[in-house]
Amino acid sequence: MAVEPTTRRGIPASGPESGTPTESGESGTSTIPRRSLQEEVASRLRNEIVEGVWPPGSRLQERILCERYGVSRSPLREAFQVMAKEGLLELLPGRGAVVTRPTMTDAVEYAEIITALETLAIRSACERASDEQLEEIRRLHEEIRACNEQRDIERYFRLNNALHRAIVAASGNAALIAVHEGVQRHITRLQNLSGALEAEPDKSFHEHERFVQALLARDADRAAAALHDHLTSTAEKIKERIIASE
Amino acid sequence: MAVEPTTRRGIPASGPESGTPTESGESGTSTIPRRSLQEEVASRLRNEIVEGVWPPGSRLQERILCERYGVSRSPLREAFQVMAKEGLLELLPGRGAVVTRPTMTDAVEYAEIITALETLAIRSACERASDEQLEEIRRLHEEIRACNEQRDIERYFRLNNALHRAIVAASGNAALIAVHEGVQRHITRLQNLSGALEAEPDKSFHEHERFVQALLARDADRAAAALHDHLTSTAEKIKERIIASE
DNA sequence: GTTTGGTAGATTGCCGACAAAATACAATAG
DNA sequence: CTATTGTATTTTGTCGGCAATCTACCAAAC
Repeated sequence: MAVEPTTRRGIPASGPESGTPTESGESGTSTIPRRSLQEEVASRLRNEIVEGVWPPGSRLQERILCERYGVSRSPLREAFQVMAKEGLLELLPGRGAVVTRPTMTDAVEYAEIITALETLAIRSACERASDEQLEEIRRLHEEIRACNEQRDIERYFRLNNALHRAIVAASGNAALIAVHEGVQRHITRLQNLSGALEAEPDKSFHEHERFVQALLARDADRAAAALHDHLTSTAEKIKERIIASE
Repeated sequence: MAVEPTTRRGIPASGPESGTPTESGESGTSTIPRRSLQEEVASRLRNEIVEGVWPPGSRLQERILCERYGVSRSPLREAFQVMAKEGLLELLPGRGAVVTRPTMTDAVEYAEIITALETLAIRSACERASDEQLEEIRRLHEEIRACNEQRDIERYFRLNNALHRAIVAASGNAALIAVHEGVQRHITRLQNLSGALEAEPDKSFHEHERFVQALLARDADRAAAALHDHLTSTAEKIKERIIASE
């Protein structure tokens, strides 16, 4: 085992954080991003689980992960606690950490929750979003249009998630943003694991058009109804898949 | 420092868990409740923060808490991570743990979120709740009636929270239950810190009557509307308080 | 052949220790 | 008297190690 004399921050540097994209729009409290090893490990492990690097049911042995990330057990175990709280790991006392197995039931549950959260979010956004935030949403929507026309599915998914996040961000409700992030992460993970849940990008995009237009016009009732319909129909599609796969 | 030769589980026993009351309705997978020190500490610390033992802004020094709970720093720090993820602690890298300061803005945000979550929950409950769960809700409601008549405010609050939890539990949506628990905890904390937010138990109880009756009749639309109204009016009262206290 | 019991190895839970960073404090310069 | 710099102390971040537990494996009994 190559024990370099790590002065204190010994993680081999992990490229630009792909899970927390740039954290735009922070106020002037310039908190220097001093990240602990624990945060670094949690961040990497989170991405790896969401992306399917660690398949559901995997047993994560401390020894192995310590070597993989080049850290000792303390920061790793602290990261484990965070991941467990996020629902990505299950910690069995005395028996270690196991990657959770998301079921199709989970998918339905998350879909219902995110529908409720985003419906609230778009209502708030209609009332409280800044013009800049709305402009960002409009921009994302146009990008998605291009992706849809070019059939760039992977990018479509990424931007789709970004759009929904942007709507929630525009609500100005910090607690809502945090809760939504956690739920959306699970949905993203399910999409990654099952290889794209969305089957009809054209229909989906058309539904987007409705609630984005309503949001830009700050018509809360119309926007909420349109978004609710969109998410409910998505949830319904998931349920149909479950029944079909049984 | 009284160092007893703790064989492995050295926490001095902390009375019946007041944060997770009995966890009713679990299936037959009898997982023996082997709790680690970390879980024990997290559980106690959580209750203490929610109950205001550690005031907002308190700096929690590891040394002090280690002595208080009779554990070493490893399980304590793991518990810190959990509490941070729950939003009760803020971990400043290199500068320790600080109890979060819930603002009145937070209160409004949580109120909005819990309104959305419980409105979803009562809809699902109308469709999917078991008769036993509905009976439990009816029983709780009757208990609350008695408390209200006897003006037993403290018990009223406790049962009120239990009623709302029971409705969410009756939704059968496990993920929703988990998310709701986290949000409700913050609201409970705010109630404790500001000494009871609810000023009109009679009005509140009357509103309860409406959505409980609708739920028992499994009338989803009526139940959702009544609960939504109840929670929205509660949220409005909070907002008024903010304005009044400025 | 299946089940029970026992043993060896591996893995986790917890602890104390060391080094880096942050804080508190004092001395000095302005 | 205030501001600044340097130093001592405290506190945190991380690490390796020990003991308890769990797992795997094998032997013996039914």
